[in-house]
Amino acid sequence: MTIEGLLTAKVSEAVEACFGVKIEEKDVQLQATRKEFAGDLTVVVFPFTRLSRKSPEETGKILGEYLKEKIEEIKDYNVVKGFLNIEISSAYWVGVLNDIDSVEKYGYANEPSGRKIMIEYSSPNTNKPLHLGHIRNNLLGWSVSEIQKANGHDVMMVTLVNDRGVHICKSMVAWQHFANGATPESTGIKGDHLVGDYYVAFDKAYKAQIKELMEQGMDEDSAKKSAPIMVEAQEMLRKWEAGDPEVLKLWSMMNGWVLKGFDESYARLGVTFDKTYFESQTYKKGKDTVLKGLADGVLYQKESGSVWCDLTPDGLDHKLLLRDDGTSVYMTQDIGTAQDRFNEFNPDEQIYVVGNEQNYHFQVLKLICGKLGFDWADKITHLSYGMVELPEGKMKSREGTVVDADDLMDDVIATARVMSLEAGKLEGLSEEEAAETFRRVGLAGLKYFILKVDPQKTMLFNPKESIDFNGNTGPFIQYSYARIKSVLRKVETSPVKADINIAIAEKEQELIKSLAKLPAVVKEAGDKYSPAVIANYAYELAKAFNQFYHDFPMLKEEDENLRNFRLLLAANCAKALKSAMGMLGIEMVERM
RNA sequence: GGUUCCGUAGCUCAGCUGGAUAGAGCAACGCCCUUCUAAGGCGUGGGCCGAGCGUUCGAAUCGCUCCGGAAUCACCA
Repeated sequence: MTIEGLLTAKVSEAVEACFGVKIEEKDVQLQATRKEFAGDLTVVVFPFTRLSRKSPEETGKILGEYLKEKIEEIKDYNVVKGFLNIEISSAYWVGVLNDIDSVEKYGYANEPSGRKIMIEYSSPNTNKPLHLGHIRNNLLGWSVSEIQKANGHDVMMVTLVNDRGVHICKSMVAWQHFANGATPESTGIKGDHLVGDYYVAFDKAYKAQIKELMEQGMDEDSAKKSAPIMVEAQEMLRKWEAGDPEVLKLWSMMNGWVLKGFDESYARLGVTFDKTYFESQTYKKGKDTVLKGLADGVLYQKESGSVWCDLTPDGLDHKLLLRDDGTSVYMTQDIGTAQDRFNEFNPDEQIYVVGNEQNYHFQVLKLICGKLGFDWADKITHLSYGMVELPEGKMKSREGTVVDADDLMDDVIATARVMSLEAGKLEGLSEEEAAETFRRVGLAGLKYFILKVDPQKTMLFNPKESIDFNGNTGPFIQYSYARIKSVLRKVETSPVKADINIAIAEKEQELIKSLAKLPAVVKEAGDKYSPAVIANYAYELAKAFNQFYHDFPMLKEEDENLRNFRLLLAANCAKALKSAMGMLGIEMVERM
């Protein structure tokens, strides 16, 4: 049992014993003592003054005396205003350190929870390469998965590749017109980028045609509809749906290029999936369910034939589910795939990592699934995240103001190289080892920068300034870790369990307290689906370690017990940092 | 107009299930490398926590009303 748990229980016992009123344990407010006061944990006694009918100070003293008597780990207590500050003995904290040392992977639940979670993330379109927005999605999806695993849950990561539709046909049409048979092999261009180039080429040609038609006197709407290249793309989609062999051949060739490109980007980013769904295989799903809902009277049909769900009782609008021609829309597909997934895997929770521009979609998805009678509707969670904006505003792929994922990774790694060489680091490493270090450090900068922000918030990404290596950054945390490893390399044997009777300084005790927080932090991050909680913790710990490192020599300490204790403390900081950063998908380096 | 989200230092962000004097980093200005890695440490300056009202012993945190910003409300996905 943790000291917090023990204290909470004893406080509620004390209130009953001293004031004769029974209270719930959750009514006990326990918090870390502010550093300007003596003590480790603080009980807020204001709520009890009503029961004690005494002043806050008096009430605190009565409780403090009782607790000191009953709990041997309590060294002393003091009362400031309505706050009962409790000092825990050093021996207890040394014991905590030894406990942390004895577990293999600190921060990870040691028992499976039995809870099964399916998480869908990434879900790219196969018409253009990944950009900064996808990076936030991928990092969040991966990290949230790791955090859920750390909480003991059984996690399955999936992605749904958006590989069909008129937007896919656009690149195909443009490729036919302008590419002269160019392939990734013939051009040396990465497949997703090559296809993306033709997506842009389509838009350019389309705009030119609209302009031309308007100059001939056509109004804008008509011009948009009758531009030849658009007509061609729509015709191609019809052929695709009809199974035209030539179109399918071109489609699978170009999709193959893109998917190969994505695989490279995913590998560099360090994300994976347990299962990949393709929209081309799922886009018809959900239609039967919707028709059944229509038959059951949950949905209704308009005269023109389209099928709708009336959500006005829920304060929303009417939602289309089948078009006049009977084809599925996005919502219909999502109902179908959700149904399939719950049937096949029966997860306790299905998380969708999708940008906040789709909040409405998922709100509606849950509602409709509930109306259709699926009991798993409330197991759907939309992990909504904010857009990534650039200093010059929003990213617009058609205007070329996107930050490309591959370029960005190249940049951060190149920056890491320059910074490392400038600082004269990495002497004595082979070229390969150095390159691996640059890669890890650069990606740490990028990943940490994105993950440290609360997912819900719109974030600003300044490519020039944001990949910083000082302060609250990924490389700073890696650096703290590398320092610990450096010290540990210089001792002959690993530190053993610390002597419980050792006299430790306040700062050392602070550091152990920080260390001890990790499991609670992992739980909180899991509950909130927020890697930012982990990131901010890792920073706090790294910072606390650096202060410790600065003030407390380890190798030069003459007292053998003290030296051992400090080395053990450092080693376990390294362990905690590695766990925390691992949950963010950030790899540590032994020297930098 | 409806719904949802955001607003904290010059900038980027923590803190939000109510608690003590609101915290970091960056940027600026000082100090500290013959001492385990200076990608570091220490210090200085910088805040009507968007505004108001309410609940409370106590509000950045909870509620209501405004103001400002974003997203969305397609027979697109």
